[in-house]
Amino acid sequence: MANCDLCVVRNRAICAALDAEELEALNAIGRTRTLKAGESIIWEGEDSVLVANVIDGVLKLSTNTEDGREQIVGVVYPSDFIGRPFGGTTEYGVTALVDSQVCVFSRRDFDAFARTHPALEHKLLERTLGELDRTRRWMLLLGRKSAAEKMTSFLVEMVERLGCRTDACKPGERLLTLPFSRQQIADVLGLTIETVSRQFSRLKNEGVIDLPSRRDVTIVDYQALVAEAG
Amino acid sequence: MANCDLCVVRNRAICAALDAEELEALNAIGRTRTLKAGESIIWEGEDSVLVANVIDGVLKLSTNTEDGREQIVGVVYPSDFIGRPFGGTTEYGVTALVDSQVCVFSRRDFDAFARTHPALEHKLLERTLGELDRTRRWMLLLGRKSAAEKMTSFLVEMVERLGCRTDACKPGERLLTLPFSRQQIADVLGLTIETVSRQFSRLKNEGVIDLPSRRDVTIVDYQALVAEAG
DNA sequence: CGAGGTCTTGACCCCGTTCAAAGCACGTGG
DNA sequence: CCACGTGCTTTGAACGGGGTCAAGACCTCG
Repeated sequence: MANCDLCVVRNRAICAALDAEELEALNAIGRTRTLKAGESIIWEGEDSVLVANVIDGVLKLSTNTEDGREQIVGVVYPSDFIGRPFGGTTEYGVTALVDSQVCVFSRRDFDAFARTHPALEHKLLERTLGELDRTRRWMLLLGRKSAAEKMTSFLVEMVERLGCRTDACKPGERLLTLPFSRQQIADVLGLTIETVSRQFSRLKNEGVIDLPSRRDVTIVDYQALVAEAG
Repeated sequence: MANCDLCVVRNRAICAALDAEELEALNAIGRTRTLKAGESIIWEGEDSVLVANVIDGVLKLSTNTEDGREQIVGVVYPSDFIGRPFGGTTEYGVTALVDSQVCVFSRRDFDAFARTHPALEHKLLERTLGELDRTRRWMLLLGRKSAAEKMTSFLVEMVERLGCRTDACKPGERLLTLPFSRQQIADVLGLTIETVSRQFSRLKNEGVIDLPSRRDVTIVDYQALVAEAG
C-alpha cells in the first residue's frame, strides 16, 4: 500500500488538492506499480479500466495505423496523470520508456472518488487543459515544420522538460540523457529513423551538439538550437 | 441579454449541468455575440480574457509560425466550448469560418462561477478530455498519413460532424457543404492548397465524389472513402 | 463586362523516404 | 580474452510524393 506522505510527487500531482483525510481515502483505493522499460500498462482500443499518477520515470502515449505506422501523441513525466476517466475506451497505448513507477487506480473507483471531490476534479481539469494546449502546439510541428525544425524543437523541448546536468561539461554546455531511442524520436516527430539520424549527424558536424553515446546529447550551442527551431 | 431557456444548445453545452436558478446566475454574466465569417474573437498569444460557448456556426482554432505558416489545431461546432479558463495566455486564435453566434463570458467571471459550481466544472472536464482524445487522434493523421489518406480522413470526419443531406441526391449519395476554403483544408491537414486541389480532382475522376460547386461535395462512394482513409 | 479572388492544372524540383549495407555497442559462450 | 551474434545506429545511393512556381480557368460581385 502506498504511503502518500512519502510520495515525491505529493505536492505536484493532482493529489495536492486533497487534505490529509481525503488523501488517506484515495490512498485506500490506489496502489503503486513498477514498470520495466518497454512495458505497457494501457493498450490502445481497450476499455478504460485504470488511471494512474506517474511517480517516477517517463512514459509514451501512442497510436498506430492498421498497417503498423506509429505516432507518439504524448510523453508523460513524474506528477502527470494518465488514463481516461469518465467512460469510453482509451484511444492510445501507454508504455514505459524507462523503468518507471506509477500510482494506479481502478477507473471506476477513481471516477467515484473524483465526482465527490471537486477540488481533485479541478486540479485534473487544469492539468487536462494544459495538456491540450501542449498537444495543439505539437500539431504545428507535425503539420508545418521541416525535419530540421522538428529535430531542434524536439531537443529544445527535451532541455526544458528533463533539465540538464551542467557539471561534467565545459562551461556553457549541458548534458542531456534522452529517454528515447532513435525510432521513438522518429515516432514523436513524424519522421523516419534515418532522417532523425541524419539530423543528429548534421547538428554534430555543425558543432551545435555533441553525441558522447547513443542516449546522450551534449548541447554545445543552445541559442543556435532555439534559433533553428522556428 | 441571453435567454437560456430558448437557447438551442441548452441541453448539449456545459450549461446542461445547471438547474434553473444556477442558469440564471450564469446568464447574468454572459452575453451573446454574433460573428461574421472571417472574424476573430480570440488572438494567439494574448492573455486569456474571455471564454464562450458556441451557439451556432463553425470556428477554427489556429496557430502560426513566425514566418506565417498556419496550422489549424481544432474546429468547433455548436455546443462546444472555446477559450482557456484558469489563467495563462491563449495559445491559438479563434476565428469564425462561417457566420456564427457565441455566448461569451469574461474569463474572470467564468472562472469564479465555475469554481463554485462543481457540476459545471465536471461537464467542462468531460468535454476537455474528449477534445484531447480527438486532438491526439488527429496527430496520427498529421504525422503519419499520406496526402490521399489525409484527404479521405478529412471527408469522412466532415460527414460525421456535419451530417449530410440525402434529399436532392441520387439514392446512396450524400451532399456535404464544407465550411472550409481549399486553403483552410490545407491548413487542417498540413498540406498545400495545390495538393488538396489535386486530391479533390483525383477523387472526382475516380468517381468517389462529385464537386457541384466550390464548397459542395457529393459523396458518391462513402465506403471507398472510408477504405482509403486508413 | 471587367477586376480580383479562389481554385485548378501543369512542369519541375527538392526534401524526406526507401532500400541496402556497413559500423558500432553490448552480451554470451567458448 | 576474444569470437560471434544481435539489435541499434549511421551512412550512402536512388527514388518519388508532395512542394514550389507559374499560368490559366472559374466565380462572384461591383
